[in-house]
Amino acid sequence: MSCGKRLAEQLHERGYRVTAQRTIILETIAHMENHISAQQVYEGARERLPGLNLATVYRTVESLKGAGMINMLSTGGEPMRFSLCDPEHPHSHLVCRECGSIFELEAEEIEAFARRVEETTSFRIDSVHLTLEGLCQICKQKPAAS
Amino acid sequence: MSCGKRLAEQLHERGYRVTAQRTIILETIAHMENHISAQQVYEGARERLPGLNLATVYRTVESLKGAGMINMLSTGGEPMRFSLCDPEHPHSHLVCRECGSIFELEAEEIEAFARRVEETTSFRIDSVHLTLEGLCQICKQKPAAS
DNA sequence: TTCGTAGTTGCAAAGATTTGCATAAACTTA
DNA sequence: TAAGTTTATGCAAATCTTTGCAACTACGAA
Repeated sequence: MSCGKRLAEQLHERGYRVTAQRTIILETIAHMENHISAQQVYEGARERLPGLNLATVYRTVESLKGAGMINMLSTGGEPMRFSLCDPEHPHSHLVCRECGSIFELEAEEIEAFARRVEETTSFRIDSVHLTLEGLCQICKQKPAAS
Repeated sequence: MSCGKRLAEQLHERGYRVTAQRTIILETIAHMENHISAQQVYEGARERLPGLNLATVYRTVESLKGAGMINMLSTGGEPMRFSLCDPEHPHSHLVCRECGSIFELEAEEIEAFARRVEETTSFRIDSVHLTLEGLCQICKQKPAAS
């Protein structure tokens, strides 16, 4: 089955309507190596769906996040960026505030943490948004910039 | 020593310049019970400093975050909100996506997690931004809305 | 296959946040 | 305390994101 079709099926299973816009936006995000901004999604997806509107991109990524199909990443100051969730390989982000590089972090321990929080608070946790900021191995060896 | 003076001193110790804007913005955030939006900070602080500009509020909270003096909280869709860091009592947030209520979460375990990440990745972690979303005890008992 | 309902989209406008630049203020040093 | 350097501020404009509303479309039921 094609990548787009499988994604559309997942969307449907989770109770979301499958539209051309959603399918194409999802494929656009899926085919990107790195995290991609709303503007980039818009430009990429519009090549295949010229009438697409930027507001639709924003509403769609919000839905896709609700469906647990994409990750959102916000690094200080810069616009939000998105990437496809890989259910086999959940992760959180490690952002270097000096050089901006992004590392991914396995989330098993965060999952375990979330389950523990559920027990102590009676919350039902749906999504864990974790971003760690700091200095990467290279930048932390340089003298402080300021 | 007054609250504002103590905060200004902390700011100075961390290498940031102490200006009237920063002091008043910091006090405005400190005197709020709950998390407060940029607009609210602006309105509150402007009563004491009429010439204050909204852009300054945004730049200031960015600096204050860099200084580790405030927490930022983003709940899906809504504008960013801020609160004073309490070093005796670090915390992360638990947001109910149904009723919007916010709970605070002790962060000892997150701290421990961050230290472990430092060991495995050679990163130096400065800030941990964690927001957990889900359903609170009350909302999870209601039937699904959609 | 057709119909009805509820969820989606496009558009335009509003709201939130960031940025460039000239001016002003804070802090260091003498 | 005055001068010089560096950083912060205000303003206006740009950018990013959300929202209201009318038209449209997906999809379950008939």
